[in-house]
Amino acid sequence: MRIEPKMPGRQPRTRIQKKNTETILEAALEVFSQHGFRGATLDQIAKAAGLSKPNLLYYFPSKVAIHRALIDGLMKTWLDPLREMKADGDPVEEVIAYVLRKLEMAREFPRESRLFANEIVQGAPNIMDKIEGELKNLVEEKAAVIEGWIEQGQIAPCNPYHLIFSIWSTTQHYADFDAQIRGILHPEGDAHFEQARHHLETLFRRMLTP
Amino acid sequence: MRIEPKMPGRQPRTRIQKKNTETILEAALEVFSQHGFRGATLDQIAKAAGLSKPNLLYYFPSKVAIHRALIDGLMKTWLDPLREMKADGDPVEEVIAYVLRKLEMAREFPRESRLFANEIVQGAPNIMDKIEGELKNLVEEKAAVIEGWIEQGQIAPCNPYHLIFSIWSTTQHYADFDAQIRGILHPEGDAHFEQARHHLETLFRRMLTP
DNA sequence: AGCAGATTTGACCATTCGGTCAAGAGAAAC
DNA sequence: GTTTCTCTTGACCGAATGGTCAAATCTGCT
Repeated sequence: MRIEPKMPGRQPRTRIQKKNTETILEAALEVFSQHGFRGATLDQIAKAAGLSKPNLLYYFPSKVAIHRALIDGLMKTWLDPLREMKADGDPVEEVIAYVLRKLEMAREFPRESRLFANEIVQGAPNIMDKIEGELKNLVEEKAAVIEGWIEQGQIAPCNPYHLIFSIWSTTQHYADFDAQIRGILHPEGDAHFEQARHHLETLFRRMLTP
Repeated sequence: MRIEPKMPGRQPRTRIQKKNTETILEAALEVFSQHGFRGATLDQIAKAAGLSKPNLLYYFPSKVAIHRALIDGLMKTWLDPLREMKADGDPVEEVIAYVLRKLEMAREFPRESRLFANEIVQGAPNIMDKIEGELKNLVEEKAAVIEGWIEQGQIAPCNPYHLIFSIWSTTQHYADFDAQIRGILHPEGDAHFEQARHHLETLFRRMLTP
């Protein structure tokens, strides 16, 4: 006699569970990133996943649970590039490398970027706790590192927080505003990313070189 | 005998029509910018406007018509700061002035910024014609101006298109990602805009000064 | 005042949406 | 093969949503 919900515990137990939860999250990423939380429907996600709607709800208790699981799973990946920026090593090169990693993520994971963008533009109702926790802590830590570089004259003076904001905005722009950029440049595939790479490297190198 | 829809023609004829269409568009801006097109409901807009739902649909034939009217009315305002960037005058100062105008708009009209952001993140389904028309033309025109400045050695070499993208992204970031920024900085009111002003001026001045 | 057209809305409708349920189909342990 | 648990889904439900309509009210004009 079981009182527990149908899908046991938190982690997938069987091979089928593992496969289907992954399929659902992949489909949910596709749909949520394209239409936002409110604009996405369970039917769309179910169709994209090749499953029936009740079957989705066998693996996740609700629409918001799917969304939350997605964001939880993606948050780490999203913050890792900043984590990799180390206090040792050449300061300018560390920042530039961060910029390029972030740009690479915009190219490789545009759906993930748009998922967060959708969420934040609408006031971050479901991730404010993570922003004020994990993210804020990491940013403060790295801002302190940058501040240290400035004090030692290793990079030109600037506001570390706003520097980070500028890096986020310029790089994620290529994912979040992809439609606009393509409407203006009409690039073939990802051809414009090479230009973006060069442009952003120049921008931040000129900004930071003492 | 009238075959025309109830609300005659395109332009408001009476004082009441003028007042109510304005009230509706103001309310729609509030709601659409906060929830996106799909996430916004006619009931929300009606409530925000202080009108009944059928009354909205007396002035506008449908939800999409309200959205379209909003965007049409805002597009000009949105592009004007770039239009004001003139080929004569000091190049670096012209670009900096554009950056600061754009940042000022992010502070004064964050709802408008988020309205466009919502639309573009989701693939710009309703404004792609304007992006590929009006916007593209303007950008190409101004990119040529910047190119001219570079050839004359008045600003440091860079890709004019990507320079414009960087200006858009860094400035609009303060409106579109306001929730994230506030979650990290916890500023009092708009205090952080002064920092942003200084930061972006520095960023683009270092980028462009030959 | 009285008329014509403009404005407003309560009631209603069809569709869509998130979510439930009970019953059936599979897999696996014995 | 039987039992037990896992997995799947067609049918259904209540709420929300975009939109309609006819009737009622208001406004401006003569």
